[in-house]
Amino acid sequence: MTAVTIACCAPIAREPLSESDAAELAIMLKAVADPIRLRLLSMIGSHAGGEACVCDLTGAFDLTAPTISHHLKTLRTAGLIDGERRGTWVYYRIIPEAVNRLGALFAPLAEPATL
Amino acid sequence: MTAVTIACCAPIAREPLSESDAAELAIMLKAVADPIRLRLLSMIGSHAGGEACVCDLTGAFDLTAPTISHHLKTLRTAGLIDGERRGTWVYYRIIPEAVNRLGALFAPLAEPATL
DNA sequence: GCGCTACTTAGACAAGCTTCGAAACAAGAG
DNA sequence: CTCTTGTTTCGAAGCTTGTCTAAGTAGCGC
Repeated sequence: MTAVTIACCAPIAREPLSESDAAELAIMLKAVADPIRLRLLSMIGSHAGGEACVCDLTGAFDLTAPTISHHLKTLRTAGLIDGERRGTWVYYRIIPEAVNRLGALFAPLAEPATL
Repeated sequence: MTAVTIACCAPIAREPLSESDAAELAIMLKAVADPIRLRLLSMIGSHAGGEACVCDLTGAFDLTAPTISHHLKTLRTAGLIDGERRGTWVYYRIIPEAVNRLGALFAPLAEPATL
């Protein structure tokens, strides 16, 4: 992603998305379009050191460990988080570029001083 | 939403999302987590005047009118777009606050000098 | 009124997603 | 090696979603 965000509007409101871009972005959006995964992402991102081990995550939900693992895999497959094993535990961290890309899609929509 | 975005990180990476916030945001995200709806949103937002009539939208897809209408309703129900009938045609426009909210969730993620 | 066009709603079906339990797998401690 | 902790994979039940056809509503022109 070397695209520079110019000024006016969110990319989504500047020109029509191509079919392939839309498909690619939808995959990422689908990954975060779930309350559990949204909270998982938030917990990982806000955890001390920017990373969290699965054991920290599992306790916050009324879900079984395999289910949490499945959601984490969904986020990982979408390229939003990355996992690393250190000893017994697996630590996950956010991939900022991916999250930024989603933000950039919608974010710089209007309402600077000039509007 | 009177929350002021402070500085450091995206909201999602600053503190864990509450269960209710996550549920609410997931509804909006689900609405955009679809290639068709993403393109519809983009086409509406980038159309001249900031609004597009359904007749402009339908032709761009290999889908029947009811299906397009269904997707538009999903976006409208999620609070992302608003529709208005003028004569024979129905015009849709983006609701900037809603789109901005999604952007603010992810956008200001780190990578300033101090991190 | 009548027909025509633009759009929405209703109902039905296939496909996919979420969740679970059980079992298999990996890494470290004794 | 065996035990424990933690993670992943597999298979199945239940629910949600995307799409269609058919029918309904709203405005325009004859």
